[in-house]
Amino acid sequence: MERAKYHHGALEAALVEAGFEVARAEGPVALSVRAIAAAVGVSPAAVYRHFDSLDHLVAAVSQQAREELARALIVARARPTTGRTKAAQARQRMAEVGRAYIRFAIDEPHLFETAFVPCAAPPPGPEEPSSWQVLLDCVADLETTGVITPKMAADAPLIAWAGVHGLANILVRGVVVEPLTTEASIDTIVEALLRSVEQPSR
Amino acid sequence: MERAKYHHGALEAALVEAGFEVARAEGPVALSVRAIAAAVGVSPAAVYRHFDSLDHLVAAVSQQAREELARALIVARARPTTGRTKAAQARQRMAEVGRAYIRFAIDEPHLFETAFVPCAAPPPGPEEPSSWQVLLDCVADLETTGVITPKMAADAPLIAWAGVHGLANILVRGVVVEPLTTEASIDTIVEALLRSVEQPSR
DNA sequence: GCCGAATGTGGACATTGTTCACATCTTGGA
DNA sequence: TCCAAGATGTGAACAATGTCCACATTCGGC
Repeated sequence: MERAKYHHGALEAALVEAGFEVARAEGPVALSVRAIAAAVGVSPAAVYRHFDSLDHLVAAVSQQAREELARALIVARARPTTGRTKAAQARQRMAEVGRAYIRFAIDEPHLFETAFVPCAAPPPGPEEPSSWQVLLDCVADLETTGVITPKMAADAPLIAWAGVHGLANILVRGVVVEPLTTEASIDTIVEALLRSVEQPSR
Repeated sequence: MERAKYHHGALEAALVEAGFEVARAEGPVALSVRAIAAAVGVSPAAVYRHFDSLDHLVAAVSQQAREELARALIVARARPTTGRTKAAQARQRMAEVGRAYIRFAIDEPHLFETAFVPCAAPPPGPEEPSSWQVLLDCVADLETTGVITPKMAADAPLIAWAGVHGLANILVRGVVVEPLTTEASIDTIVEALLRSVEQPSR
């Protein structure tokens, strides 16, 4: 596979891809210039032709992880609904996205950690599939179907994200007790958070 | 200050204290055996008389940061309330604790990051002031004053923590837009999260 | 006063991120 | 066609890091 010694344009993507697999298997702590370079079959110094520093490479891998998460949310949102009314369907999709967020954190804890790893370097490019955008779309649906008022819709995305993101973080770390991995208990939390978005603001 | 070259029993605490200050000023990434040892005026190797590895020292510093956060929550909970009924007071205290959590993350972002930094080593001792315990106490108050039912009280701590923890995380990282640092907008979110705890589960 | 245990030191080693001079490949124009 | 210039990859180095070792120093109890 590594017959072609000179990639000429493809190395950058190959490095991010290799880093992604390392991160998925061992977490962002395992991301090192030498490990990633070796995985691609290239000298460590070659990395610096494409990335200013390890941090920039990590930022690219992190962005890839964030996009993977966004793809999972998009799939969840596109899932067929059973609700009779448009409003019920919008609500159901919102819950489905929330569950997918949590499930991603549980199924791919290393990728989830990688997605939000602190790195000084700015993300290399525009986020293609964006979790935030999926959330905004869900909230827009809730608004147009009348589940929430425009006023509530203003705060809804942040409230919703804070809830699922916080829960996902808690689950990924071993903080607190962890009798949480069952589908039922996840549902309970997601439902509660969804209700917090729907409640009138006074 | 570093006249006494042999600490004899006090070095362990001194190392954690120095690490705590480093973490507060520059974040957990800046925690290194050599930096902390130098801050105390001691050889790097001396650290290994008291900690098995850097990770164990980081775990101790992280625990200290968590306890600092817990202390801030306890102070917030003890603040005098203006509510007329016991129920209103319990609700007010809960909101105050939530705001304190967010404010800690904003005021001391490096300490907040340190508090939840991933480290393989187990925390060295029992958590003395515990954020989780403060939260449990708040929820217990909500329950005894009749704000929430025992059934809701079961899920309430996790829901509440997920909300504030997620919001704090989002604020500490630069994720999303950040027009959130105003007191008013924080109040809005905390109120919404508090409502999610209070809502009947069906 | 002295001995053993606890504590601190200097120096070493492997590994890491990073750089630099040099080698090799690709490509566009004479 | 070929060749020069830019893009890409290499090997060897450097500084900094975590960690360990043999040895020195200090303390507490006899």
